[in-house]
Amino acid sequence: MSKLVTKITDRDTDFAAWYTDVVREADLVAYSNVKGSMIIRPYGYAIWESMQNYLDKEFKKLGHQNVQMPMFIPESLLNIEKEHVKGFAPEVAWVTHGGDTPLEERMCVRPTSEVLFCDHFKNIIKSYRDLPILYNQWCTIVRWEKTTRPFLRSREILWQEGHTMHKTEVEAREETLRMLKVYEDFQRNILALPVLVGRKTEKEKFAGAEETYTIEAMMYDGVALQNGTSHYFGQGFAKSFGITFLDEENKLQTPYQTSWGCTTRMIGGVIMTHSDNHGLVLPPNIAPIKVRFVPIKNTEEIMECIKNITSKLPEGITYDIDDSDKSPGFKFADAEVKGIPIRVEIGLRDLEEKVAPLVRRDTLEKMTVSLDDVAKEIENLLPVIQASMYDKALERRDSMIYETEDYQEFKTLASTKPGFILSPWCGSTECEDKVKDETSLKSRCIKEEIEGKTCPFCGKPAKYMIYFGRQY
RNA sequence: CGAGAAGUAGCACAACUUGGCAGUGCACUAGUUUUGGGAACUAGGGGUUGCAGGUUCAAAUCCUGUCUUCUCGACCA
Repeated sequence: MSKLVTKITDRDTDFAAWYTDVVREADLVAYSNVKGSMIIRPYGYAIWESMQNYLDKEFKKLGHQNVQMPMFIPESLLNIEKEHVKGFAPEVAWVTHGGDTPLEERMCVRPTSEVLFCDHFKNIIKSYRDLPILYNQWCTIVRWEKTTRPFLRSREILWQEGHTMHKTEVEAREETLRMLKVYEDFQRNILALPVLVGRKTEKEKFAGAEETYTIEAMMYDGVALQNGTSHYFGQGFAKSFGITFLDEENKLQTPYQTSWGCTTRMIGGVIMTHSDNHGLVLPPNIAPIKVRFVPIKNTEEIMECIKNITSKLPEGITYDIDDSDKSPGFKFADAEVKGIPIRVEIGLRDLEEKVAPLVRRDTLEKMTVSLDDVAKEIENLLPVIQASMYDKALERRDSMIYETEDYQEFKTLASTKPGFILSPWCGSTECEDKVKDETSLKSRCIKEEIEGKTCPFCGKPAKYMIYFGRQY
């Protein structure tokens, strides 16, 4: 009486097709007429709002205020910081006309807002009393990417960018690492992503930054996804823009700056880390709906029973009830494809026996619980699912990190084993370029400083242990 | 941006080779019967065949251009 319909490509057969199938079946995005500019559907946007809510609270706890800056950057403004322009000019979109009239000066659509903030900071920073300035904005930016994929790489990017100014280098460096920690905790504890955290190399750092720190996640297929960055700018931008303040001794000083950001790409990271052939799997802490109740039949007694259970659920455990007239099988599959962490099935048989089956989305394990205990069991189970999803992802991630000090072995690993390679490195861009040319792996982040090892790429003494990998 | 593949209803596809009424399944609407893993029957609705041009009596079908999607590279969060 029922047929099993497989709409999702097998994950191990074709990972790329699997990903787009999951995104489509879970109804997270739709394509628009413009390449790389996606429509985020209500369920996809709810996940983003869930992320936003958490991060926005954390930012505000640490004293940041939200602002909204212009979307357009006049060309002359973009050109002020030389390293910055060099990095972004190749991928900005230009506005050249207002109606039919050509503009005196063309403007780009912001690819990131450093120069807009700096231009504003120049006007509002006068005294040491004005510092620190801790601003953040939620907005979209545009980068004219050549290859696009839903969530992972788009031309219009929904994100958050923090921009701060400080009296001292120490304070600015602290801010850089503080916000990096906010991202790290968020991804570990809320998104259940086992991330690597570290500094980018000179070659890979943000255009215009002194130091770039990164959050690197590994996807199910072993490919890296950069899921957030925090930059220390020193006084580079401030000097280019002429931002100064008078200190306590009435001396003119230049402030120190940071910026940090993360995007809807994290949604792609969650999908590619946790989901399976049944569809999306969401960690409870980020799932917009944590429990779905499935009445096997929409009778009054069953609805009454569900109401009784939900009245006992603590606030914060969001739930919904699938009271559509679809068949039970359809309802089960729908709860699964949407990645809802717990499903509770209730039918007439259960009412008689005073029990209900609870199904975990992450393991698809089914357990039978007494009706009186369902609410409590849900409350207990959600953190268990959260922890177990993290552990499972961590185990897989670790099993795909290889360590070697030999370049031949490095090359063999690069071409045969998906994942990351941890290697000593001398610190030179030449060696990074060589690795890129010969293996097409790029450095992900520096793990730590070391002594007593040799750089396998040039034979000189190594200064760092560093991760290499392919990236989305 | 280079190489390749594809675009026909919301989704998956047929019709294209050899030009001649635009179809099927799922989904959607109404009704009836159902309901413990993607229900059944009946009756319906939905299409400038991605877009623009060309060839032709006639184009989903042939030609040119363009846009979008997917794959592999290069570039990037």
